[in-house]
Amino acid sequence: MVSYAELRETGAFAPACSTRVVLDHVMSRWGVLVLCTLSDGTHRWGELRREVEGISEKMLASTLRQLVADGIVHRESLPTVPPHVEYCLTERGRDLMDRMLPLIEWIAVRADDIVGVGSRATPNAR
Amino acid sequence: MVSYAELRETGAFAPACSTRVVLDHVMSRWGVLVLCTLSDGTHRWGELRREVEGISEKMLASTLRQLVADGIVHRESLPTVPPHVEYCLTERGRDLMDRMLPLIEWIAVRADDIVGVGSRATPNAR
DNA sequence: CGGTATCCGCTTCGATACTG
DNA sequence: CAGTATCGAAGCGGATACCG
Repeated sequence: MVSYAELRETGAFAPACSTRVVLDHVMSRWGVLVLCTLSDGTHRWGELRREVEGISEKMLASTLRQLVADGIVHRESLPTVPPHVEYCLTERGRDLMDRMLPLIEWIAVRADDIVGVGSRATPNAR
Repeated sequence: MVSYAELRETGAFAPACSTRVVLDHVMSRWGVLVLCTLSDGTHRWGELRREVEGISEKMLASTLRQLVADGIVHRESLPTVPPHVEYCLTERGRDLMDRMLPLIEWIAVRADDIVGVGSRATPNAR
């Protein structure tokens, strides 16, 4: 069994360590949204661009490149004309999303209450 | 039961929605690290500054202000001289961290493998 | 001790145009 | 269709100084 406290002892959260690097990739503004979309299954570039509302081509490209390099997302380029490229989670990516989705869903369900706390919202959930 | 797909249908991830706002607060570079530290229990300002290695006073201040406003962190200012201020998770915050810690631990354990996948990394810090 | 205020560099990001 | 290249604007974040 591994706890946060134990990991911290070993320096797993030091300033330039790999944990922080992965955290930055995976918990980034767009990284989270792309990963959530891919947790539904395989998607093409154009689908991702449409489904992750607001993302620019530049950010989609760099986010995907990062996640592919990290072995979290798999890129499959079919040799057709016109090009056809698909993205899906690797097994590691599915493992990751098994842990992330409960968190995302918890946040999504309570988000309205949370941002409303300081501004008079509906009474508290929970 | 709530799934990501269902939430998405309802617009829970639209461009300027509260879900994205909370996501940005909670999954931010420093937000994650501050929350992990507070998951150990109550900490003073100075302790947080030391334990979250690399954070500046400005970022610690703004991160804490954000999390307090979101009702995730509780701030307790003792009326002593010199001042003594403590931060801890609220019940909502503990709920959140119950979901986030498994994710963080998964990442921390595998981080070295992940960043090494594409680049054959330099040996680990620590 | 526990912050806030100000300045400012430097990365990040988005928009647009272009390419295989 | 699936990207890359370039550029300008925005804001993140650090350093410093100062206040309650």
